[in-house]
Amino acid sequence: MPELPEVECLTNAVRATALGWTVSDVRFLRQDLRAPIPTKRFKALFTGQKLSEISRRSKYMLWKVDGQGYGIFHLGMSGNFLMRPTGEVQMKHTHAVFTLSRPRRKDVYLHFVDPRRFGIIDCCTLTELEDHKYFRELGPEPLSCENLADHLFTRSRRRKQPIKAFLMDAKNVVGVGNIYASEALFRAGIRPLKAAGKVNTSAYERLAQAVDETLTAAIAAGGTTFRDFRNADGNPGYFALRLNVYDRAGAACGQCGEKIRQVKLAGRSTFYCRRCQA
DNA sequence: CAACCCACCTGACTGC
DNA sequence: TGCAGTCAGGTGGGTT
Repeated sequence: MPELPEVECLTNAVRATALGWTVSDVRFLRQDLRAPIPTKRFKALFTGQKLSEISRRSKYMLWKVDGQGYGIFHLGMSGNFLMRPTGEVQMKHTHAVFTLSRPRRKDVYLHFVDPRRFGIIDCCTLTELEDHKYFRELGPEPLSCENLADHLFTRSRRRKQPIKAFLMDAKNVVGVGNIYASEALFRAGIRPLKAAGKVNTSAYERLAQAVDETLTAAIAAGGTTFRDFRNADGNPGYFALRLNVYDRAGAACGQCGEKIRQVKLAGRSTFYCRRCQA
């Protein structure tokens, strides 16, 4: 259930529960997701160790053990962590169960669930992280980048790729998935099909601003979704976020009343308003 | 290199 | 009720 805002909210929820707790048991119910899970290495790294940091980079969640290394989690299209009072497997597509312990407290169980299995569970040492193949080519974080507009403008010169595909490429900027790409481009008034290299500086200023606002609003919305995370069935959805164009083909644009268009772009459904986006 | 296409999976939904 | 076809929030790898 993951673009950047969902991973951010889930990371915050996991941190609130797991930080400072000891991973007393690691159980894998299969050996591979999108890639093989280094099950032995993961267990050796985490079993009996205290979680010292829970963070997000791009759409990855990281669990740190001081002096040891990181657990790396990606949720793919359908992944999620569920917090449960039992380690008993309750869902069909549960692939890993982590037992968290703390003195004089009841154990808590984190269930990694992912029906489509596009997710990733991996681990590495502290020094391996920055050169890890999933991380070494990543672009900047959109919510903490000093000057995203300049960065995108510079990188996009002479590129004929549609701006939407350019925006969704994590080498340029991380975390903007298919929904928020359409939403941010609407907010910035830029057509998704326009060549990235033809988008000018002022349009990139608007786009950087739009990405920030869209992701920030979604995080706020996701926060409400995840508030009762411990009891929830783990199905966040997007109900709290008002989408302007995504999945609204044929409906009236909220700004001008024009019919929202849908096109396929680089294999992904793309939504925009012909009148509001030049 | 840049741009595209595909595969990897299950499940939900549509139309016959 | 069933069955085939389509689509889904991601991304790495292979091909032009």
